[in-house]
Amino acid sequence: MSTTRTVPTLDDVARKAGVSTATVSRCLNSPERVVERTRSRVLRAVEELGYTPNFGARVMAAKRTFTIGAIIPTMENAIFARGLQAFQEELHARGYTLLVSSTSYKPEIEAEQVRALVARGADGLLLIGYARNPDIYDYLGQRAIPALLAWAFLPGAEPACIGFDNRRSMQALANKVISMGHRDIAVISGIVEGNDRAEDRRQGIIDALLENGLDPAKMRIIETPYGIENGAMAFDQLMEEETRPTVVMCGNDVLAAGAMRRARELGMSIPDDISITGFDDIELARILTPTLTTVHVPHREMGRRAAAELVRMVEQQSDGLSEQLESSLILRESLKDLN
Amino acid sequence: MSTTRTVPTLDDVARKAGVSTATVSRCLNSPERVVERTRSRVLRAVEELGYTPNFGARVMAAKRTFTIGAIIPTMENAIFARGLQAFQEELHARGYTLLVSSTSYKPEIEAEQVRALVARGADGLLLIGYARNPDIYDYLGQRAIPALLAWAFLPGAEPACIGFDNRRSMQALANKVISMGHRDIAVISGIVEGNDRAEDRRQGIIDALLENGLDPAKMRIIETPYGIENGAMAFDQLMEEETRPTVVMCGNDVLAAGAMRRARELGMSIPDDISITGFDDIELARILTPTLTTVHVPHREMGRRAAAELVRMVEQQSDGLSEQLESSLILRESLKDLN
DNA sequence: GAATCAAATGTAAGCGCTTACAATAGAGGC
DNA sequence: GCCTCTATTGTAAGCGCTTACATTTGATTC
Repeated sequence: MSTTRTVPTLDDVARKAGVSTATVSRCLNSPERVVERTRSRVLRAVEELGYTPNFGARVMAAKRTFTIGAIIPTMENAIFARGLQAFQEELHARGYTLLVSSTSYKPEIEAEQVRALVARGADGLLLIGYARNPDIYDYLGQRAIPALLAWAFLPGAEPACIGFDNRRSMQALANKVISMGHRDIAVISGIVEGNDRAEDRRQGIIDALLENGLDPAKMRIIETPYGIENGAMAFDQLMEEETRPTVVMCGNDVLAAGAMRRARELGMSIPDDISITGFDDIELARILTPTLTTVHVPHREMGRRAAAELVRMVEQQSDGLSEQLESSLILRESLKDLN
Repeated sequence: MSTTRTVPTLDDVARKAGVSTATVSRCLNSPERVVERTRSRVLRAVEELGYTPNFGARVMAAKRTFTIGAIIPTMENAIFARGLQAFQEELHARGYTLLVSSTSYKPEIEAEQVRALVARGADGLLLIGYARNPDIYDYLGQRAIPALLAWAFLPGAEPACIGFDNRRSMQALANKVISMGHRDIAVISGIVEGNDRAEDRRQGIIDALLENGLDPAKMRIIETPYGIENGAMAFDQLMEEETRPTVVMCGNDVLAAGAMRRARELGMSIPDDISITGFDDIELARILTPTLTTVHVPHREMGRRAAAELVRMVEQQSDGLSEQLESSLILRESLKDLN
């Protein structure tokens, strides 16, 4: 363990390998421009010295940080954790590093987070959903920092987005529910304010109702923050009503898990006494008893593609190409066919 | 909105305010060293020009990025997602930003990730557990980059660590299991190679066995990667044995969830036919049917404290102070008292 | 073997900021 | 009014890297 006092620089490597600093730099950044013999000599010197490029100097000279920022509501939500993990892996494979910030579902602090990440040198930004203050886009546009939206899909949206159509996906599930004979539908929705995903999912249910000649006004909707406990409390509220629904459609699997737990605590049997559906298809859905009917969303695929596209944008090989991914209905035990 | 073509620099501000660049810099970084009259003139110029300091230049000159890196196995594991979320929140509150990288449980690629984060200018690093190639510490030491270990606790360890004692925690659970009359204990462990947490938990069970005069050699141990499906398959293997255990102790809640699912699929009733325990106490544990007996670990608290300590280390207010957090037994339905 | 040309390498000019040190201004003492 | 001392501001030297441009090397052709 010969702990050298000073950190080696490009100059040290160049001297050791007997070449110029330019050649060392090229070995590291565009190795194909250096002949094999020289390159291996330089790389050996790099190895022996334990050289790592100085970040600041590199950024200053190259005007790039090879860093991409992501602002999500929270990593504690499995759908974001999963997508972000795939996003990070793909980024890493392409030589980029992930800078993470979170809003805790408070859209009003997103602008500050954007500035913070930009101030830390993010070359590009991943944002969730499309509902936000347009000033943010102005700010990014002025600084020519590419942004990409994920977890939502809106045709022709600007900036580009990679995701799925929350509204149609939920509509498809609701149609299925209705086709199974359910007429009294109650909804446990996530907070809609500043969250286009929650809003779209709710609208999808209404779309299905209208499509089937049912009256959305009669549908009971409870809006509650993310969390198992909140799902349970919302279920309680629904059960206080005069007429009980035959099915409770939840805005996500976690709320559904809470609702299921409370149903069980109230001595109700699922799906015989009441059906419950979720959205997202996180691992939980297959483990719950009974297993949960939900909408599968390709979170990992989304994260991976978002990373690939954002890197292309940062490297100016793309102006931002939107991409729609397919979600799919997953029918499991928690939804009963009344026919 | 007059989108200036070129981004203004310190020089532009200095010229506009009729002062030197040094004065502008001082206005921004140590305003008390500039007389009020001058300062307000400079700040006005900053405002009018919409000046934002250049990240790279600032980093190069100041040798600080206000960025902290974390390398975890994967964000898809809820325990890391939760701890990391708290870590990020605390970091943000202290003016730092989080850089994330992951190993996918492949300890051999950790060294590369460390270099990548250092190359991106991380001022400090959060690492999981203490088992790793010591070269990594040499490398960080040479660059004077503080590191802190989390999710494990080893008294007197270097670098400092913030976490809990996996071995004693599991030992406590195993003692409880034994005190409830269980003698045939089987274990579904995570991969031990390069993972001190998994190793320690396994050892904790052995400790308890010895403490109670039982023979560890008779205990069946299946080692499997993280994942519900793997937990299910491991359970299958255990059930193929001649003598069935009365309890299956799992290295974490996710493996336990897989085991429980398979038990149900095999028509076994938990805990009457077999007891199952987990470790971590993620949300899942309270939702499973039956609810899961496990060990609660204060992940959020750990993340928060790790962030606070790491910032202190980066700011040279601490040399790294280890801190042990308490875990606790959570007795739920999945463990049967045979007495 | 000279001429030509492409490939490989070297030279050196910044990139925009911080800060040690130098210069200047202003206040106070005599 | 002159000197001293301190508070304020200015000067300019890097920080370590990338890259445009210049130079050298070496293969190919005639």
